[in-house]
Amino acid sequence: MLGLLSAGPASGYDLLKTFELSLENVWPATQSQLYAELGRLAKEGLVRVAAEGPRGRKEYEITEEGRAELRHWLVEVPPTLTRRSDMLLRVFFLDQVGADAARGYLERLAERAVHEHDQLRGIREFVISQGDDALRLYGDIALEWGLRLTAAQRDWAEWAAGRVGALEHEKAGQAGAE
Amino acid sequence: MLGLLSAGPASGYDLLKTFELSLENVWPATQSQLYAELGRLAKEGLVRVAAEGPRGRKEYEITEEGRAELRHWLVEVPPTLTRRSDMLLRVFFLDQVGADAARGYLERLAERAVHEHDQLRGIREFVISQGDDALRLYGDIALEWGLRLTAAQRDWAEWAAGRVGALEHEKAGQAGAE
DNA sequence: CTGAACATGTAACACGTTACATGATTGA
DNA sequence: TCAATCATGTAACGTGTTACATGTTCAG
Repeated sequence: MLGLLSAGPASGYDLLKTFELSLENVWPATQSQLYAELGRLAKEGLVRVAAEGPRGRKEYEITEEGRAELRHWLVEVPPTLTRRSDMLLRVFFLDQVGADAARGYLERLAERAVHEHDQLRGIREFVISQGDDALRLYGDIALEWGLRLTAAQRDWAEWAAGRVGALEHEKAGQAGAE
Repeated sequence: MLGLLSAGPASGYDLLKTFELSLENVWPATQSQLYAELGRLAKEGLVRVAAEGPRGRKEYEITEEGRAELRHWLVEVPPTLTRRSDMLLRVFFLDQVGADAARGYLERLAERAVHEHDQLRGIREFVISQGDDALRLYGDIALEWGLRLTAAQRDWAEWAAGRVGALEHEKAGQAGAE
């Protein structure tokens, strides 16, 4: 939220739309959370109500303290390593469902990755055509990560499905020979 | 937990050690959570106390219902897409700290990825030498994902740092020409 | 005049974390 | 005997989600 407000004042409702539209893929947030958090940030002096509009609209702006906190978080607080992937957790126990179903699971992962990749390509087309320089640069860098991640996932899932398939045939061959 | 118990009976303490050692990178869990969850699973009939040992040790085993639930989760419940990456979120607001600090951030990401990659390579050395066939296959597939992910992150972060650096020089050149 | 969009807020619930709290075995 | 390890459990707290609850403005 400090990041979004650093680009200019906005209401809780505005921020909500931004989260839903552009930030949804990296940091989903709900309406309740947003309003509650705005209250907290205001109490801490990191944001302030700059103007009030119709329908009870409150336009928030970031304060100097808020900007300092944002900069601090950006470069000094170490990013957390992305742990906890249920997609990967399942892989550990895939022997419980047999090679055939396991291969199916991995193939579906590959398909999903292709689908996500295509969606991101669509978004990039759209983003390239607008926005200011800084946002275009960093937005594009983030998008590129999405593209590389989904491509890697597709490749890996296909490779893994192949390995499971090879084991499947090996076993079948042995069974036939016995 | 059902997955771990599907390989054989274990106590809460045993499971805790497994989470700390091998599952830590895909699904960290705390001691409190484990014991609470074992109680819940037992109440639902997905696990049962198979034996009691010294020091109040309770050995749990998975029930048929538990096994069915595990298989159901493995192949029928769609994996959640890994959202919410604060590492990527920061990228969106990197223009707030200037090109120089932004480049530093991305370079640190690259270094971190290299470090993680090396660690995983070490783990693979260790894992290859032991374990049964099924666990070796799927454990290795999971490890391979970690290797590909960290490699992709290194490449991306270096590429991104390069792009930011290029912008930096361009701006400097313009400033010098004015 | 009416429905969509704008706009904000609270309450109940679930889950995860940290800290608290206790006790039994066993090997050196 | 004493420290490490084994072993289990509860309580307080923070954060996020879903659902509830309400009211305003504006375009057609």
